[in-house]
Amino acid sequence: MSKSRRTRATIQSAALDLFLEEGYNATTVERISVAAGVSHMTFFRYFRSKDGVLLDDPYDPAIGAAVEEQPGEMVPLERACRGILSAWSDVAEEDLGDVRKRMSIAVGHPQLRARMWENNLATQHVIAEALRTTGVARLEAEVAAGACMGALLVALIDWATAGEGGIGERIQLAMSQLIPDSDVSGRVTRGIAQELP
Amino acid sequence: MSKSRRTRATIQSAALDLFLEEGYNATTVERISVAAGVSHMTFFRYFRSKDGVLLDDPYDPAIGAAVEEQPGEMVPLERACRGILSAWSDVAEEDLGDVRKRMSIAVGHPQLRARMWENNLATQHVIAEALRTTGVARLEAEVAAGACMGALLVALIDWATAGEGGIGERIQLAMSQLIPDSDVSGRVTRGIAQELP
DNA sequence: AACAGAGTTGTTAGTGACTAACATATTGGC
DNA sequence: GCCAATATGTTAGTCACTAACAACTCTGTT
Repeated sequence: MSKSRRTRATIQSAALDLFLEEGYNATTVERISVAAGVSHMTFFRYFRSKDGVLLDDPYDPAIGAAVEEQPGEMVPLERACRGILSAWSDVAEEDLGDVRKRMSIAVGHPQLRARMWENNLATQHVIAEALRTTGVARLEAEVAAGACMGALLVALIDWATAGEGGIGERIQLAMSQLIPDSDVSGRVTRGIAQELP
Repeated sequence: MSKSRRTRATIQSAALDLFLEEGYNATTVERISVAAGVSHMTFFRYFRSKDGVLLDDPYDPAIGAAVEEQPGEMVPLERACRGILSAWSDVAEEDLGDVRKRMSIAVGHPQLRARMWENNLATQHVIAEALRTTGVARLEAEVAAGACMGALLVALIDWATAGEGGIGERIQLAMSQLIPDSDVSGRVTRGIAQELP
């Protein structure tokens, strides 16, 4: 039970190293497998695909819960935005090194960016479901969720690309554009952001 | 010069037929090529990839122009939304049969959905560039564009999935959620939509 | 009609992602 | 130490996609 976790971690870390050293395309699955001391079959038993080793995240239900916690009087778009803000404010900025490293590899490759979005689709649906608990129609909920995720992805990609700045401020900037009349500050990444346009 | 266009069309239509008859995954490039009377090399000379034959659209600068036409006093998000609305109101509902057919194939396959989004990235950047002409910062512009495209994609996918209803109403519904205080009706798909929530 | 050169297509042989089937280790509980 | 589950390897294959080069087919010119 625990060996499998170890193997998985070994493969993933070997993959990350190789991607950074030699580039994503130049790194074959075979090479990763050898570096990790396994066969390519083992690789595919742990990861659905080559890009999966870089981008597949374990599903996290936190965002859905965070959206549901937002007051129901808010318009769906605002609920979704504030939910996202609240969820991201709970992750410590230090734990994000790995996420950032992986995203910075992905942004340079269109296929990987696309794959990133595919992953976020799941999150989008979770958000939409959370919105529907207050009686919002399906399409409306999906639209609100889709807009938020579109904006969020831009913020995340910008953060991964640029060498400087925190993620909290970017998300705050993004979300505040979708609910411009509201005061959004003070809720995210404790201590970082105060005032925004 | 014109033979190549004919060949291209032949391949694409053969591909569409086969995708519909036997499914996307079950249809090999080899099979498409044979059906079109060419070799697989010719296929790849006309289309970058198997999914390209389904999803690669010729670049259309109309949306960028439509966004730039929107009054500069509007907040970026509203400019983008109205630009999108205006651009889509110019395409006749009858010309959309093919788009819909292709999208309805794509929605069933995660990889193809992702590829669709990849295509839309180009549009997103065009919109962002258009927004920047009034002095909006890069990140702000990208966020606004990203949010709109996120919402738009949901509308398009819903339209392609559902058997009924027009595309105009859906886009209007989507965009009006991003600029809820404004009157958005009467601008899109002449004659279809009047009042919306 | 014959020709030249540009544009288009085919052949072949290869790489790399990914899968199925089956054989073999390895592990953890008894 | 033994047994059943779990983890891994081998092999052989399919399919998307590419490089290199050969062959073909138009078009206009003489």
